[in-house]
Amino acid sequence: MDKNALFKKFVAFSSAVHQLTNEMTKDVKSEALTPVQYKILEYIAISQPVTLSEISECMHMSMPNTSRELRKLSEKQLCEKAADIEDRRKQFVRLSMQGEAMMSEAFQRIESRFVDRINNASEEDLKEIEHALDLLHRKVFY
Amino acid sequence: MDKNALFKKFVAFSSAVHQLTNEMTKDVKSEALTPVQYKILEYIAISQPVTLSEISECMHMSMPNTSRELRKLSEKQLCEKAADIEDRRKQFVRLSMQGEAMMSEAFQRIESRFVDRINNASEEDLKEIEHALDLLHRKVFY
DNA sequence: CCCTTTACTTATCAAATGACAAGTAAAGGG
DNA sequence: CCCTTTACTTGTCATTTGATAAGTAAAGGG
Repeated sequence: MDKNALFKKFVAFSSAVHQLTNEMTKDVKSEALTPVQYKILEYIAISQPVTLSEISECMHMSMPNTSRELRKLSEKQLCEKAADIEDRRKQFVRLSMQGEAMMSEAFQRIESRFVDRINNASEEDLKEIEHALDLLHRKVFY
Repeated sequence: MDKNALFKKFVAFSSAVHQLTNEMTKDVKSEALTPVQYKILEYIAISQPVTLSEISECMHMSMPNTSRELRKLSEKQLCEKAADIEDRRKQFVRLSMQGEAMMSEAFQRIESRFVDRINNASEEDLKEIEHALDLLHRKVFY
């Protein structure tokens, strides 16, 4: 198969994913958060509990900057740090109750936009979409 | 079908796409560019010719800021503006020769990472991947 | 115990980005 | 022609983000 053609589809597709997710997450974040802070909360929400190092690596930001942003989020009472019992150098980060509430509200708004978008799809379509999501997640975006 | 479950897959998938594309585009941009400038060039490369307003809308940045970044890119000789003949208020933006060269090098590095990634996929897999990309692009990420 | 490594923190500085006010010049409608 | 709108520019300022140096405290190996 022509891998260059497939690459072009991959690029166009990835670009479409970025545009759509930008669109859908627009205006869902509280005014009190900077973009980076929202991204971090989103990551914590999906992957908690996570360590600072994991956040740092995944967000491509340095440990000092990660530490600073996390301190700000803690000060805003949106997340909590707790030292690992096994290795007390590690800090496990989780959303606080307030953080959970905020993120669950954000996700609900995103979900309703998502549901609007697939509303006109048939049951058949939905099956295909689910299958395609699974397949690409396994074979390309793992 | 359970749309909430589908939404969760959508979130996990989108997050995986973001992580992978971050990973693959890491270190491909020239030192001389800021992240935003690289993103703009990428967008121009894929969609040229584009107007300033289109860039502004798609990148979610204000016209003044878009104008400023575009001036910087022009000064770096990476893109060129030309007034529309029909409507001389509009500026069509394209990559310059240097800009094309830079972006084509960047895309080649991304492509080789992409090819590495799908190298172990069978001909059958590739067909499925292509089909899934097309399907999701049409039905979800349009 | 000491030494090194790991995980994270604090402080500081420069650069990038975002937001806004005020402008120009062309288009288009009455 | 005038007035309004559109597309873009210029200038300025505050905030966010990135980068780096220098720390602390726990873990772990010899």
